[in-house]
Amino acid sequence: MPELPEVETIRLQLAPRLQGRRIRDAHSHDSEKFTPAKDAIGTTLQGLNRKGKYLIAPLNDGRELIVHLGMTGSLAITPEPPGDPYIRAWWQLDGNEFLGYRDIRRFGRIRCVSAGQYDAIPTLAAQGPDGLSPEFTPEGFYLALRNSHRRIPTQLLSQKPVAGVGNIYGTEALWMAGIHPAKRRISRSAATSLHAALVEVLEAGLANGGTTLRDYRNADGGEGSHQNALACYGRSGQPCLRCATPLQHRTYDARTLTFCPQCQPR
DNA sequence: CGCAGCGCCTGAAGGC
DNA sequence: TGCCTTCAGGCGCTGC
Repeated sequence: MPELPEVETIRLQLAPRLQGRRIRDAHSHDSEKFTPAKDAIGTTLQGLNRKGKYLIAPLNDGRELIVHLGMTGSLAITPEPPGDPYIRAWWQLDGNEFLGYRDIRRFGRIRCVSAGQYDAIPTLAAQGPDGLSPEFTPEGFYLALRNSHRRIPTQLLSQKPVAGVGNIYGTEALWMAGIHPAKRRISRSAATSLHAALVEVLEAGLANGGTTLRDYRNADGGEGSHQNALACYGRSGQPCLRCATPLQHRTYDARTLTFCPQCQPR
């Protein structure tokens, strides 16, 4: 599922190819999640930015085209109109190329809004600093975590203490920092460790081109390789790579969390 | 206002 | 073999 490293991989691939391109036409699935793709017809793409898991393309009329890939979304440029049954939207660009949005489970969404007006996208409006930005600091992270009494993984998934982290990279970072997923409050030093672990795992995921477990593909249709580097996520029952204790998994707040009962004490 | 709970979606995998 | 159930999970929405 596209988290920060996957979305950034796609952004890096698409940004130079979309810069300055005019959107001549667009089509979309009937769902209101995707029909706003057509609101961008006639505009020119002025770049491709990212905030957390959101891709944000500034348009030449003062608006922004915003794409969230959800669980199974992907983007690709093709020389023909994409015909895949899971294409939920596509844009015809000048030069007769097509930007296709494919999303099997339709958990993603597309919006076209005035630049910076994110009231219709509450998670984007309320999200914290991007995990790979200079604004993501240990002290700010610690203070943000102190604002809530929810479990630490749940706070991470809320995108408020940090933007761009999902269950895969969150699980990895908690393992790296030795923090049990049931914890609700952690010390300043533990928050500092978790901050460093998050930055490390997000950078590693990006360097590996993302994590492909099943559906994730980059803009060239290629797979990432970070699934081969996962130490904790998806390894329940297998030995901890630090202490050889079998990893366990439990459901917290409707999310499956894998952890090492030895390295991540309650 | 914070947050718990549910719904959205589909394909894979496991049970019978 | 084939049907049914369960699971995966980011995020929006509702209601307490």
